[in-house]
Amino acid sequence: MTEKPINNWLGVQAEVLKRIHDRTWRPGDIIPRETDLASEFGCARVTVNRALRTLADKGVLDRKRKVGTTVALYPTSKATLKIPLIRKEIEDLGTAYNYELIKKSLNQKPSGERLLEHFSYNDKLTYIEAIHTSDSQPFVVESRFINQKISSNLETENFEKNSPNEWLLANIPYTHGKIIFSAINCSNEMSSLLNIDSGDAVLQIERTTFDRKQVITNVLLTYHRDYKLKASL
Amino acid sequence: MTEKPINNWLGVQAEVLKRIHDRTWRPGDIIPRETDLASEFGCARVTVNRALRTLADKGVLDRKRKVGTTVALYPTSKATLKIPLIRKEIEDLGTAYNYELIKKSLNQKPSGERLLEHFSYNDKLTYIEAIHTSDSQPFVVESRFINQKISSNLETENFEKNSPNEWLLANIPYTHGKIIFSAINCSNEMSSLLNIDSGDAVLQIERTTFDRKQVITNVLLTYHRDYKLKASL
DNA sequence: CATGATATTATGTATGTACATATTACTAAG
DNA sequence: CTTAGTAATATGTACATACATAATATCATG
Repeated sequence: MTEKPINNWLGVQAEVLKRIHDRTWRPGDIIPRETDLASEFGCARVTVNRALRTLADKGVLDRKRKVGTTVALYPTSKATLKIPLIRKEIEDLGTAYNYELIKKSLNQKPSGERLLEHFSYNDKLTYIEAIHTSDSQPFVVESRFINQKISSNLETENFEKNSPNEWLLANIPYTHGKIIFSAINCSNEMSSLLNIDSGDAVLQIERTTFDRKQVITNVLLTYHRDYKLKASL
Repeated sequence: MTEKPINNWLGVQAEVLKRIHDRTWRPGDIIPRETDLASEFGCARVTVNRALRTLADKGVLDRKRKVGTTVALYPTSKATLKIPLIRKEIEDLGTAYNYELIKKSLNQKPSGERLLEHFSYNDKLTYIEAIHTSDSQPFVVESRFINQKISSNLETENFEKNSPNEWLLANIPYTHGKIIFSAINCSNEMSSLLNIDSGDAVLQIERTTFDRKQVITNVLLTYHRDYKLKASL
C-alpha cells in the first residue's frame, strides 16, 4: 500500500463518484466487489459498504446480492423537494404572514372523482377554505377536506386563527402521502380570491395524507400566479 | 431482558416510528440516547445508530452531537419525485414514443434573464427545440440550450433521431441540478405545437444541470395540458 | 465577574469478525 | 436432457470495541 489509504466512507464515496464521473466506470458497468475495493483503498469492507449503499440509495448505483454493484443505467434523477409549512415559507421570504378563514362546513359527503378516489362513500368530512397571504397579497388558497373520523378534537377547533395545515401537522400524525402537481386556468371564483384575472395559469398542488390505510385529509393548494416551486437534484 | 429483543435496525426503526406515531415521543421531544435505547431493545448501539440515522435522513428526526436526538418539529415533508427519461415515461404508459426535432441552431449567445442567470456572457450555446409524442399526441416540448464547451462530440451529433435528453444523459455526466416548476398560459406558438388553445394553462419544468461550477444545459419542458406530475412522501 | 482552558457527553465513524440471505453456477440423480 | 439439490459468492447486517468530533458544562484564573 504505497498510496495514502482512503479510510472513511465519505472519501470512498467521493472516489467512487470520481470514477463514475471520469468514465472509468461507465453506466451499466459492474464495479469491483466490496472486498476488492476495501483492500485497494486500504479500509474495512464495512466502510466501502456504507459508501456504496448510500450511493445506491441516491440512485447512482444498482446493487444486487451475489451479482454485484453496477453503475445505474438511467440515474432516475431523484429530486428531493422540501415542502415547508406555508407560514414558514412566507416568513422565510421576509414578508408578513396572514391567514384567513373563508368557509367552513361540517358533515360534507365526499363527491366528485377527486374525493371518492380517497374517501369512502359514507365518510363525513369537514370542509375548510382559507387563504394565506404574504404582505397582504394572496399567496395560496387552501381548499381542504378532513376526515372527521381522525380526531374528536376536530370539532373543538374552529380554524378561525389557526390554519388546518398547522393544526393537522401538530395533532394528527401521518404515515405517508401523495402529491400531484398540475397547472390550471383560474376560475372566476378563484381569480377573485387570488386577485388575478380569470383564466390566468396557476400552479396547483393536491396533497393527500394517510394514516396507514385511512385517509386523513385531501387538500388542494392553488398558488398565486407567479409562484415557482424549486427543487434540487 | 424479559421482552423479545429488537436486534435489527429495521425493527428499531419501526419501534421508533411507532412511538412517534402514538405520541409517546412528541414533536420537539428529545428521545433517549442511543446507548439507552440499545440496552432497552437488547441490541448494539450501532444498530440503533443506523435506525436513527436513517430516520434523520428522511427528516423525521433531528440529531445533534452531544445534544441528542429530537423528534422533528416541522417534519419538512421531503417529497422525492423520480424524474424519468421522457422516453421511458411515455413507454411506461404503454403508448408509442416518438421524437421529432423542430429547430436547431449553433453558436447562440445567452440572452434573457433565464439564461444569463446560469451561463456566462460569452458562452456559445447550441439551441434545440424538439417535441416528444405519445401515440402521436404531443406530450412535451423540449426547448434546450447546451453549453458548447462541454464536449467536442456535440458537433457531430445532429439530434435528428436522438433527443438531447438521452444524448446528454449517456454522454455528459453531471454533478447536480436545479429544478423549477411553474404554470404558464400557453403562447400562440407553443399552443400550436401542443395542439391546444392559446392561453391554456400548462405545466412547465425548467431544469439546469451542472458539472461542478460549469453549466451543462438549461432546458424548459412544456407539458401537454392534462399532464400531472406525481410524487410521494 | 468575565474568560479561557478543560472535562464531559452524545453522536459519528472505523474495524475485525461472524453469520444471514439472495442468486448464480455446478453437479448428480432420474 | 431435465431437474432437484448443493456449493459458491457478493452483498446485507449485527456486534464489541475503539477512537473522533462537536457542543455543552464546569472550573480555575485573572
